[in-house]
Amino acid sequence: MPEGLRERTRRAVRAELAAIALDLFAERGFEDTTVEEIARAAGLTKRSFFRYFPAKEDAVFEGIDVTGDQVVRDLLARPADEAPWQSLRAVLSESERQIHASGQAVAGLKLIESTPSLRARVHEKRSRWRQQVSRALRDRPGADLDAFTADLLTNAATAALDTASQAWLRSDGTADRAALLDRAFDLLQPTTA
Amino acid sequence: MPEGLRERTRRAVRAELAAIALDLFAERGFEDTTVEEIARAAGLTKRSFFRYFPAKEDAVFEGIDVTGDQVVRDLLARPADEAPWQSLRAVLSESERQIHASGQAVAGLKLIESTPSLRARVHEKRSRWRQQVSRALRDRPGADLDAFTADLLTNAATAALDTASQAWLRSDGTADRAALLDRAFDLLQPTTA
DNA sequence: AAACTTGTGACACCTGGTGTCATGAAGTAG
DNA sequence: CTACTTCATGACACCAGGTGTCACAAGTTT
Repeated sequence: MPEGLRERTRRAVRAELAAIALDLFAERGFEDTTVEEIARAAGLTKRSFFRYFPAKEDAVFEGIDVTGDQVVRDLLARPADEAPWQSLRAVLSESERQIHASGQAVAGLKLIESTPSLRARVHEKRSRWRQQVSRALRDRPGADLDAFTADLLTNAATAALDTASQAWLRSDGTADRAALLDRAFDLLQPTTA
Repeated sequence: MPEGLRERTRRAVRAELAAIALDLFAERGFEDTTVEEIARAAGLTKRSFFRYFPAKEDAVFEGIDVTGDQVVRDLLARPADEAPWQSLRAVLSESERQIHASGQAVAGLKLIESTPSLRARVHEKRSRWRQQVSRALRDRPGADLDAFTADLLTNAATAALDTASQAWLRSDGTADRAALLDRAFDLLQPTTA
């Protein structure tokens, strides 16, 4: 049972809905675009939009969403003897690279940065995966971390991420994202490990 | 012209509105309490509630709000030769202490922690003062910081704050907040300064 | 083809939030 | 004390994001 027509159409509709939404947001701004307009532009009803996305904001994160599960999986795949900080660096560098690769995403990132409710959404998602990541750090074979240190490392990693992101935006997207992230991770390297 | 009756009543109503709101939130939860209910419980209209608070969420932050201005002012008052990281530590320790002092605030903190939309609000406020703080760090007499480093220090400081807060909540509010914060700042001390 | 499941439109409804207007009270002259 | 201005309030209408419900039309299975 490979994949029914239903799931395929569902994903297709979902993707198109997101694309249309992003276009409209870019054109008229996030707040000034109603869900009704998006839905009608896609030939659907408002009600149906909400069957594809739980909220208007979620349409923006279609291609950008870095799930906690993904990060955790990558983290557990790192060599067991690697210092936690280096593992975090490697994993987050990779997921950054991945997001940044899809040209579509860059427009999304700028939109997010300039829209308060979207930034809030980012933080919400992030605080969810911070828990998972912190746990994952402690669950690594041979790891000897207390909860406090694991949280601290995780929070510091997101600080590095944020700093790199801010610098990148300040450069209008011209700076080398990977290099910025590396610099942040270097400077912040905790004294523990 | 010391202070008109108008301003006094306004502040009194505002405070009482916040208190009533906090009670109702504690009782029925934030989402399940409508603005209408709060307003009626205070003998006002929904419309009038919004003349005191721009949004439902803001009623929660009455006593807790650490303004960016406050932090900046404290920061500039630190000795000029103190390392930025130490200044941040001192200022944030103090503001933490201040919030924690008011017994009323603790209920608010727990409510915030358990309500997504409130947590989002916190992050929103924080990202606003991070800009200010980062600027303030660079504006200190004799400071020689590039924007990147200033952002990094600021972000790292909030990481420390978050970590201490998480640990404190994990201990059900029994741990020594100041000690936790100190430990976080020690471990995170950046290699630069 | 019949029976079942799932996506859809239509419609009603709730809640947060804003614009507007009339009214009455607080503050200020004369 | 009276007249004039200013401001907070209630009342009402309105918008947008979300959710519940139901009937119907697809897609799916036997």
